[in-house]
Amino acid sequence: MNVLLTERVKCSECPIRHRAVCARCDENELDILDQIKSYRSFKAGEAIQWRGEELTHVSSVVAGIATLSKTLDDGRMQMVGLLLPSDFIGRPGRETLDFDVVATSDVTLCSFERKPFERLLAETPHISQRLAEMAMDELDAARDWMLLLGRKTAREKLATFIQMLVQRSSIEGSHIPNLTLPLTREDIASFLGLTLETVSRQFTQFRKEGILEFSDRRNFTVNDHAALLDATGDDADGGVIT
Amino acid sequence: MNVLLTERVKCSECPIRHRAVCARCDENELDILDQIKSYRSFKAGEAIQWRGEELTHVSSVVAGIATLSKTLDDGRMQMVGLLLPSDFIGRPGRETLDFDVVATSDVTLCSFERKPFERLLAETPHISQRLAEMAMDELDAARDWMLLLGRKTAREKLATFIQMLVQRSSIEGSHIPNLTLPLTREDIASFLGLTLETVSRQFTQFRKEGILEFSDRRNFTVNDHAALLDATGDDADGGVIT
DNA sequence: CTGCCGGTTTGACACAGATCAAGGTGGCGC
DNA sequence: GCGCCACCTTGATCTGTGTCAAACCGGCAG
Repeated sequence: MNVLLTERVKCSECPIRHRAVCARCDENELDILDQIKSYRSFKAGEAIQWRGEELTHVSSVVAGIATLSKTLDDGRMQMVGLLLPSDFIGRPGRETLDFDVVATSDVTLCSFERKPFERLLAETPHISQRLAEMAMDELDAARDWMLLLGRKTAREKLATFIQMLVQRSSIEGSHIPNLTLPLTREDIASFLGLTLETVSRQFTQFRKEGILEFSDRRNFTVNDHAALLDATGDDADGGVIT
Repeated sequence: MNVLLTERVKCSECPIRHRAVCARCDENELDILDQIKSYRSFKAGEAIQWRGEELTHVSSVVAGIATLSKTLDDGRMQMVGLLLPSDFIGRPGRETLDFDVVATSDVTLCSFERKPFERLLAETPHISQRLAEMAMDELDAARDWMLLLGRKTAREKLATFIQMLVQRSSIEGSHIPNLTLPLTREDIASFLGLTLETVSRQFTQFRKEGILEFSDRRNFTVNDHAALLDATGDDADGGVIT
């Protein structure tokens, strides 16, 4: 097995304590989780779970990035989910998943055996409520993503993706406009429903227009945030009629 | 207001009793719901809820079809949800929705005021559990839809859509291969991320190939189901290696 | 019966993005 | 330090689908 064990962290000191599926749990409930959890680690590029494979565990991502993706017969691939720390993997009540889960960076999971977790879920409204909330958040994100996939141009798709990175980093840290791409060009293409060549060309275009400035292939800054926002195709603002 | 009142039906006799958000409720819980519910009706084409508008009610679709859709600045539109009887509208904990909800046929809703419903939700695990399950079902559907939008050709998109209709009708009734399109060409295009012209051309193509046979613009039969399945681009079967 | 109108079909053409192909770049093992 | 390999860039060309335009069909109001 490709499973490495990682040092145990108490739930109360866990970095994802307040955003994961356990976010609403009280001390007693955390104690129960603490007893049945285990950590699993995966190297960048490793599969965490294949489509159709029996789902023995459900997990929260503690650290790293994983992707959910679907593949057509002839190899065409579409990413359908991007998992960041605190996101949940697995569906209580189902024996399998209908997509592949792959570690994009090194990943650490906080895992529970599926059956005991399902029992706990039935008895612990704090967990099922949080799970419902997380599913609805993901559904909202999926609907934005559907608009992007169905109607946006390559330029708009990439601008939207970068804007997403900007927003996420400005939540976490201060307003440092220095960003790192968490995915390869190929993964970005899979995310956006494009080819890697088109992604590369659009990056070049943004660079030529002075909107982005790259220090190397993975790191860049946003020089013209207004232009970036404009390129996303989304409603620019909240009500200024021109 | 465009709200018509409809004759009251007891929850225990409700046609969507076993699939809607109330599916897991016991008699006592149904009594509570019965007291706070009201029916609202909308004519085909009417808006049920605009994006950003204050969400006063959450509802279950009792009868009819409604769509969820998102629009870009310049008018490009993408359907992001198709609501059939038993589906739920509204998000507990949010004051607004981020998409438009429109009645495609005449629609009857079973509605609850949002605030009281949220209180009930916090106290009634049977409701929150069912809501979570429904959100996760929708998420699964959204992920299939993302694969379609991002990677499938126009032909595959339309074949997949028709196959969806076939499956749904064969669940409900017997194996009658006589189907009715629940949407206009324009709505189908919005569903599939295409233009209405392309949808029309693909229908014509299927007709010319003898896969579909139309009695009029809205009604048809599937003459060659194997060819239809083949055209979806999905995994044809469960493991036969050729 | 006639004319209108929403929904649909069909055609001609344009173009965004896919595909195919050829390098370029940088990090890492030896 | 050399060479390999994964990742990325750029160019040339092709093609599926969008766009624009015209006409068709069927139902319904008058």
